[in-house]
Amino acid sequence: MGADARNCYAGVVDDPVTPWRAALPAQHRALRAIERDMAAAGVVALSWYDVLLELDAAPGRQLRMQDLAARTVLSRTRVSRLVDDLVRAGLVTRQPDPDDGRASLATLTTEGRRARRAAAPVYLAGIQEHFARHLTATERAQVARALTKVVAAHDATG
Amino acid sequence: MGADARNCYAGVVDDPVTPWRAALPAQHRALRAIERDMAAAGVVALSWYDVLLELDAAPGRQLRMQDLAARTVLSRTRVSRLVDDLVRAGLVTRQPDPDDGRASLATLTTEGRRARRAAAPVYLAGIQEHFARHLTATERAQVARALTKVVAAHDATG
DNA sequence: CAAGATTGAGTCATCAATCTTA
DNA sequence: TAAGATTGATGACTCAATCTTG
Repeated sequence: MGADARNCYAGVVDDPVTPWRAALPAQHRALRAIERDMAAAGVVALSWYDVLLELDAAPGRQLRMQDLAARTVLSRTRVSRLVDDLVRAGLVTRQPDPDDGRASLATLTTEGRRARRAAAPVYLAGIQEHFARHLTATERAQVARALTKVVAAHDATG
Repeated sequence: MGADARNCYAGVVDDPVTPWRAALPAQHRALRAIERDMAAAGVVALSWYDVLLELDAAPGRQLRMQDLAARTVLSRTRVSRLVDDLVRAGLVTRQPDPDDGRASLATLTTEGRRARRAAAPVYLAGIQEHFARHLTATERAQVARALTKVVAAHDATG
């Protein structure tokens, strides 16, 4: 773990690059492993799960496309296409927003809830196995606190 | 920040899901912002930068495709295609490995080094602006330590 | 046969342009 | 005119299959 050209701050007391360059592979590898587990278990894909999860947590189990995008790591465009797929699979319905004719609402169906519940144990086990298990409770809390601040800062600036 | 259906562990003392679900948007948004900055500054894209960075840090400024993939968040397939592009741009050359006829080596060119150096300030400023700035020195060290452990665990298990 | 790398085909994700309504 | 959403075109990424060498 010696200093090398990959990081000109290596060994310096305060280093802005190392946490960033640790986060990249940590998240990427855990993500891929969780996705593999979910596919192997025959449950919905992670991107579907994220959408179903946010809808299940929303009031009336429905959200506008834009709000769905804001709550996930998906673009508005991607959400639009993902909801198409979910509607085709019967997990979600799409209705116009009665309060704003421009907006459209995605609503979770009973089958959508069932699909989310079926996937939940695989999802939680994947997070445990490929991410949380490798950290102490203190470290998990530290990571949660720090990265929540980063997200909050991005939300604030737009 | 109250408990809701999105996280059945919310409020519980030790929560494996919250740090994971904070890491996803934190990294995604910072990544996109850094990529935008690099594009706006007219320097190489982030994926190119990562490859150039690892080559510059390697002995002889060259690496086999597989080793390049292991040091980045890119698949072997993606590295193969990315190196094609870099060769076409004159930033890298590709030679067969003299020690193993199956392997091929990517080597950084002088122009490749120059491109990396030109991009470095934008890259570092982006990490600072969109990620590190929002954390204290202590938090940065905590994140680095924790996520490095996750990566090490993945390396160990294969 | 196993390992390293590349190619073909398909999916995922984004930008710019468009359509509709406020 | 601006906001919400969708569509078309394009590039990024991955899996499976293939080629080559150990």
